[in-house]
Amino acid sequence: MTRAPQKRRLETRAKLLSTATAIVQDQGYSGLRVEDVVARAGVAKGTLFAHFKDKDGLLAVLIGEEVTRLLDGMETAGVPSDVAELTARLAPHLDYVAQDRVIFDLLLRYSGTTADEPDEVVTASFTRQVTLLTGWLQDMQAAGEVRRNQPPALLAEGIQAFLNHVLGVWFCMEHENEARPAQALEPYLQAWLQPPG
Amino acid sequence: MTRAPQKRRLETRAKLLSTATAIVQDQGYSGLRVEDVVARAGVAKGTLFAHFKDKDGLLAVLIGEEVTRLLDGMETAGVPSDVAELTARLAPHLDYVAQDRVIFDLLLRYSGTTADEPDEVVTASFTRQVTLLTGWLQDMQAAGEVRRNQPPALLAEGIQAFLNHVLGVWFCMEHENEARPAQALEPYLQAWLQPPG
DNA sequence: GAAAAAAAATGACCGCGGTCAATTGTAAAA
DNA sequence: TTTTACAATTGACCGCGGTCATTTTTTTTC
Repeated sequence: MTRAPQKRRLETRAKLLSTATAIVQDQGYSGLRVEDVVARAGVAKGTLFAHFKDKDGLLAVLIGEEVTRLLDGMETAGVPSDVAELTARLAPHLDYVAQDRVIFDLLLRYSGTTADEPDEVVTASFTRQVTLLTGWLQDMQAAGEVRRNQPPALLAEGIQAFLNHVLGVWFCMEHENEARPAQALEPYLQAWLQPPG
Repeated sequence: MTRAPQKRRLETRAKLLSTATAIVQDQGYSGLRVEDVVARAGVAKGTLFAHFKDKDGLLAVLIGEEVTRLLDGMETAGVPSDVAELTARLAPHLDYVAQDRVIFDLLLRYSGTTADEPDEVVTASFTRQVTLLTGWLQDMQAAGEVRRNQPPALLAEGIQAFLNHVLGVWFCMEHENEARPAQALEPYLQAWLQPPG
């Protein structure tokens, strides 16, 4: 029987999270140091690891929250009417991930997780993204905006593959040729989703 | 004017590489420790970093050699006659990368590099892979085995995206449901390459 | 209340990648 | 040969993530 966590523990966790959020705010994700977090939170280093499996575990919570927020935005925007609009819906997510390689790496590490450990925030948001995309694609198939000869779930996974591809390339160049990453995404989506004929 | 490297340097480099290869042989890529390499090679730690930018730089050479070997195999196998055969051609590469997450991570980090720094072995092999695939696809388009409404270069990049997608998922599951990763790849390639109609 | 048990927090310690001023080796210039 | 300039190597040192036996705090039991 697992006992309920006591108040002190919840406070400590909250303090760690808010401190980490603050640090990310002005150092960015890649500037986050465990030792800074615990110092500014006023706890010992070991404490952090009693609350999060490792540094990635902490990051996963922060990033998971953000991704959840982005998904909320996508969801309220509603079903896109064509591929261009679909790309636009995905653009904020791309911009967010493109901002820091750490985000990309972390998401990729969790990106295949089926809902085995849904307690993890990141895992949950992945499931949600696939579900959302699958739903959209189904509607778009019905509207004739998307090829119908493949199941929507497969098309959704393909979209994730292209998202990661575009981001992978993004992090390899020295963004001198700026432009938002979503711009690079569209041709792939067109080719992937366009109805035959 | 950069001077030619002296003999001693070349020997040291060779010793480092052979030692590292040996260690990978029986500990795997993820078991490779810089301190082990230098100890067994009989040099100081700093020496290694005078030869390779960082641990990844060393790994890139080892992995690059292996990938080059795999590409040689692909090349001699010749143009596949359909998507199933194409999948079969890619299977050895998938098996190799699937063996250790370290390989996957490293390749992904270099995966978008256009031939800016072709000195890097890995970068070179990437360029080569894209070239090879593009050539194949062109021929397969001509043979009517592959859709013709997209440029072969785009189709080739898409294949890379699916390769990485399949591998990403692969590393997230506890391969209880074994099977080679190439098996997971085929449906995507069919959907991506199949001619309309 | 005190004693026993469980939860939470602590910080010295470790592993490992990476740095750099100092040292040694090598080869061209005087 | 001696001097001079540069190439190559060295190893003590650092940063940072992560561990774990020990101590402190809270909760339960009597």
